[in-house]
Amino acid sequence: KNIMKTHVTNSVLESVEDQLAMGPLTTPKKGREVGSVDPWTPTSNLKMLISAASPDIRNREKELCMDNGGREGLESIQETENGEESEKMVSRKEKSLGLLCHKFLARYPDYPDPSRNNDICLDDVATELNVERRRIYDIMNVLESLHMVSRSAKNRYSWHGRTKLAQTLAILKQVGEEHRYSQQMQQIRQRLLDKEFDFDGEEKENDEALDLEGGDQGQKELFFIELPGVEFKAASVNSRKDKSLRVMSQKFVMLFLVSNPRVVSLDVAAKILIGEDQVADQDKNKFKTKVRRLYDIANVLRSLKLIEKVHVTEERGRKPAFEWVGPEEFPQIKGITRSPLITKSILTPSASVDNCAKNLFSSPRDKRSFTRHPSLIKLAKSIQDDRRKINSAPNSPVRSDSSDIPNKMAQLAAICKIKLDQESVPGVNTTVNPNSHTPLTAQPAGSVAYIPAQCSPLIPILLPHQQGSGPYAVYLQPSSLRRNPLARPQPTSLAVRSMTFEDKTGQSPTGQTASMSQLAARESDISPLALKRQRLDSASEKKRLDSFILSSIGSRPAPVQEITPTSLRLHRPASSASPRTTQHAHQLHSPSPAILNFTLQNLGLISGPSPGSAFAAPQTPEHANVLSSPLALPQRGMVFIKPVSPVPVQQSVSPQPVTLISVQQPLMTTPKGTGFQHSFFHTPVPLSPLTAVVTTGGQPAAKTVYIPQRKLDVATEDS
DNA sequence: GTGTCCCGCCAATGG
DNA sequence: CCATTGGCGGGACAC
Repeated sequence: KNIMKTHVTNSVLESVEDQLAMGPLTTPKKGREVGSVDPWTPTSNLKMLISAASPDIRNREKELCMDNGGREGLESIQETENGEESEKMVSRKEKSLGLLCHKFLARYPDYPDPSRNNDICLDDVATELNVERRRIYDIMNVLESLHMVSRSAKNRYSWHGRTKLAQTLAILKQVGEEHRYSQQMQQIRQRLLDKEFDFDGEEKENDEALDLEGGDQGQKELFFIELPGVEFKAASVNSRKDKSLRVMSQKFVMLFLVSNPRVVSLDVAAKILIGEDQVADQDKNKFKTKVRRLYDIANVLRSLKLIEKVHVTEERGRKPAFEWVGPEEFPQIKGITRSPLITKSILTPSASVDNCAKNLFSSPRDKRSFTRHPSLIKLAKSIQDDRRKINSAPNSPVRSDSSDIPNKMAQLAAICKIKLDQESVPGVNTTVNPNSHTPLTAQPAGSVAYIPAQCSPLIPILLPHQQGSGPYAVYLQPSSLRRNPLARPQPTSLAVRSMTFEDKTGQSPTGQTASMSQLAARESDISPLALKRQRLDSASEKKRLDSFILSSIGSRPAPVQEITPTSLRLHRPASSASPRTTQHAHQLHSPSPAILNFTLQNLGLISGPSPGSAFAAPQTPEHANVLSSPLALPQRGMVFIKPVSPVPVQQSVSPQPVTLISVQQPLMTTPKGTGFQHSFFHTPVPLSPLTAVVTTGGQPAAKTVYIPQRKLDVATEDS
């Protein structure tokens, strides 16, 4: 402290000199100027002076810290972005954890020479960086969570740099998946959204805590993941308290690695992290504290260039979030091949051999550390069971415990995802379902999760933004669970409706409509996909459309009957003048540039309309509820998009046909009569209404189609 | 007003 | 008992 104070004093003096010399440069921010006798204590004056001195300190600091292996030029530090003048950079920012971390990192190479001494002495560092130890701990904790350092002894840490980063991330990702973080985030997002719209504020607390934690959440374990080599050196065996920044940091990272658009908003993250330890008191303070911590973590992750600050814009306005910008590809986790295994090792320290992850702590209330929590055992087991079923008995009915469905579904979904991951990762030996054609399983209750192994790679929509001509279809999966033909071996047997985007000029084919209606009518009998294929494709479509997740999760009677959305032709929002011509010949017209643009926009390739316009006034009474209340819209589920055409996206000149297949989730209320309850989105996505002409049973009518405004959670699993 | 997050008190822990 | 560690949250600062 003394040292610091001394330093400060010097700085102040220097700064004063500077000020005299070059006034404006060191302009403190607002308010009290140097000489002012403000109401504050001398301390505040000191602070102020310090901030005035900051620039100076910074510069000195800058020169002082460097060496580094060259890369990551520290200059790239995100000082103040563009134009910003250093003038503005003062006090607070000067001391930010992020900056401090940067300075710290600059002292060590990303990939240290193992033969050298990579010791880190906290005292030294603190002194040299001129900060309190406390702050160093913050940094060390998150670095430790990524295994970039490890505590070697009392005041000592060993520097590993990024040597083990990839491996660590791979593991974190795995574990994250194990914990169904993705699903959890989903839930929370949805919940937040629901809340926002439904009963603006109020009476949320209880409600939330209740179904948030009560719903599923099989596991609420806290653990710190270690790497085989790096683990528990010395004191690191802090067997207890785990809300530690380290654990939180790992979880935070997991969230990124697990979520699809690799963006995680603070509130969601905080909620998840909270939900894990203390279920009960979901009080506001806790949340606040969590968020504060997350900022700390985020700051160092940011200086590590693993994440970046972004904003998620939703109807409610923007909210802080972070996006993963770190590595996307991870090495296969050696030693560990199957997820359950990991789960096991995490929870069972005794299995020291493949113990790449270990539970260092016990939950707050449950003191017996190193014991697998019952719920986890259950989860792990159930997952394995599911997996087994999935792998072996394709069509065998599963689980009759309907009350457990949501839960299971989530798990199943998770499993499917994992499976998908595995399958899409080249080189991964998948022991799963060799004869990839067999559907994974079919849930009688309507919960179906199917992922054929040979499904063609899902490609994120990257439609060339240009006018083109080419079939453009969107397939939507019906939500009917009832009809889910267990008997049917192929998912294709599930009815799939299609929607054809047409050029507003390409007068629409009632013919098509007819056929589509027909199709819809018989959807339970025929494979629309097949049908579809036969018309649409001949030309290009070779891809197996059948290869997809066609699932409807949801145990209640599907409200599908009333909808017979058959085909619709989208028109430019403006020109709703709908020519109702038909041409049987081209069921699939290429969308006009305008429409295409619009579509692209809605698919998230272009920024969409302002939130305000997202929910325009209802065009027809029947949609009133839908339009006025986003809540009524189908907003969750997964949307997989893949080109129907084999044409490589990059080269394609024409818009790629895309296939949307969704997974409906339970508890969703879908508006009746819209005919679109089949389009669900993985994340609550703002939907934009698009005027379209829908022919239902022969009565063409203007309807509103909802299309996601932002980037969809396109299945990028493999891309 | 909301988002950020510095600062440092003080409780666990370690030795 | 003293030194390390590191939750935690008030409240200042930034935008």
